[in-house]
Amino acid sequence: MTADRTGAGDPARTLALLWRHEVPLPRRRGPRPAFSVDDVVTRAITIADGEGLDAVTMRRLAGDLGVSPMALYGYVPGKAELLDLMLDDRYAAMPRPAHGRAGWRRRLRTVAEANRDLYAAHPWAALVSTGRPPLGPGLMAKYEHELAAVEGTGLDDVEMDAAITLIVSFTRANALDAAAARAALTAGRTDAEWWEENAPLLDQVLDPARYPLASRVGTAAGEAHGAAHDSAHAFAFGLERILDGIAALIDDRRS
Amino acid sequence: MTADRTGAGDPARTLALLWRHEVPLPRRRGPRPAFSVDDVVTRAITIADGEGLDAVTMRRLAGDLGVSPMALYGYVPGKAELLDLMLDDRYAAMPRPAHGRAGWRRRLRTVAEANRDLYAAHPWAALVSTGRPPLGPGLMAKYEHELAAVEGTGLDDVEMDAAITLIVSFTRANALDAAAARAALTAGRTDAEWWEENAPLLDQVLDPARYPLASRVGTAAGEAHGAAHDSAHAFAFGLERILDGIAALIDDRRS
DNA sequence: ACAGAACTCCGTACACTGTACACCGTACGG
DNA sequence: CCGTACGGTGTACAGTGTACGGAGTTCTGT
Repeated sequence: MTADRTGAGDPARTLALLWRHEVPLPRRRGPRPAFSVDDVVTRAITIADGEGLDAVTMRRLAGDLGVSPMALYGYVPGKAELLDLMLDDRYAAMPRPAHGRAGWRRRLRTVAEANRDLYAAHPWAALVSTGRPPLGPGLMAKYEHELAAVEGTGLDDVEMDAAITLIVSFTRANALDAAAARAALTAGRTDAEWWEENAPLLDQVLDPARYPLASRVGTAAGEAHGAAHDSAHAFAFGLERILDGIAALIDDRRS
Repeated sequence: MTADRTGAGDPARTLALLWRHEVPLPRRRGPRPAFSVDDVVTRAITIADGEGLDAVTMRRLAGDLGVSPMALYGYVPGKAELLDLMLDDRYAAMPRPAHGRAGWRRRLRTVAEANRDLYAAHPWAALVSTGRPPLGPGLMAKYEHELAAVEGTGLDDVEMDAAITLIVSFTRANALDAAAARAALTAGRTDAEWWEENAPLLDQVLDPARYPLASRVGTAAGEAHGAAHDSAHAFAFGLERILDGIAALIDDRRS
């Protein structure tokens, strides 16, 4: 479910669509459209927020808008482009508080948490593929704001980009894991039920003599988190390590 | 395209399937099966390796095996389980060289590179969803071997698990980015063509006065890598930062 | 004012997907 | 030797994204 390909139609059309607020399309002939591209996008987001990305189908979306499925193709070149528009819309809506006098570490933590919150509010956002990301106003504003967090740290431009990419990519990966785990829970039994149900075979097969470390560490981690995987803990742990790693780089550049 | 849900059928059946080599199924009546579960799995892997995960459909796989689509359901409960089996098979085949006397940093780097190589050889592996991962012999052996890389560093069990999870999750995220970027390239024009084609609108809209940092850093990074995103560089950079971050933690535990 | 072009929207249809169901023939256990 | 469990098949269904042709509406050029 990770995703969908983008770039079906004319890429210029997609770009124009992304920047539709800054560069409005010229007046057109024919009947007035029943609604706007924004209506389509926000409706799709509402569906995705409430029922997951799988619920966003062209038929369903058209139905919600009171229109036939094919009518959507007058607003949007295809589904992939719609997903890009949805994502850029949410990027645009992210908070971008002034960094003020906070140090780079606090700034970067804030950036990571803003991304985490985005995925918490819109889990589908982590699932939208971003090879050749949607170069819209939302992404630009987000990138600009995030770069400001490491401006003036002594990192060069390439390192600044790499650092931000690392933080953002880590956060998305964490959100993907969390979404997958949640989906597995919803679909099947609860975590505890699952382990109990499969205990007979697992006991037979997960021989502690054969997998000593995995047994010891796995049970320790499971007991500490109350579940096999705790993505909130993984986020906190990973972010702290990454920040420490960036700190080492910054110290190196300054010495 | 990230993924597919798992756990359609009886979870015990899936587990038994994963461990089919250690706990063989009892002899059965009726006609001899035309092939084995392994045949199905390796055939599916061949298709995925050569033509991508999308090419792995039940009909296509059945065709390659010379059998009707529904026949597969005698070997495997459903497609989601098939994907789990494919993934665990590749996990099982990963190299697990003895860590020897190498320090933890070299060990962890080796672990990360082994994961990177897995995804390089089988890009589809990054796309298979792993919420509630396939608890098969491949994953267990992989986890056991990877934990050994941080054994004896002074980290406690929970930290060991978190450190390995961070490395593995980072590497998978990097592979996902790389796969998405590659798909975008294959599907559309090349990167340079794309930028040229969209230059008119981009020039109009990517105002350096409005996005000063993004413009400066973005072009610097683009020129340094020869492309908008270079996942090999992102891997090297991210891994180094994460290792430095783990080093800080280990130093802290030892003092 | 009017012809034609440009546009929105609809119904139908196609090629796919995973898989449920009923059925047929085979080969083993009693 | 027979009943039965099992492997494999064909058909069918509910979905998906979207291509195509047509009908109706509104603006533009004359």
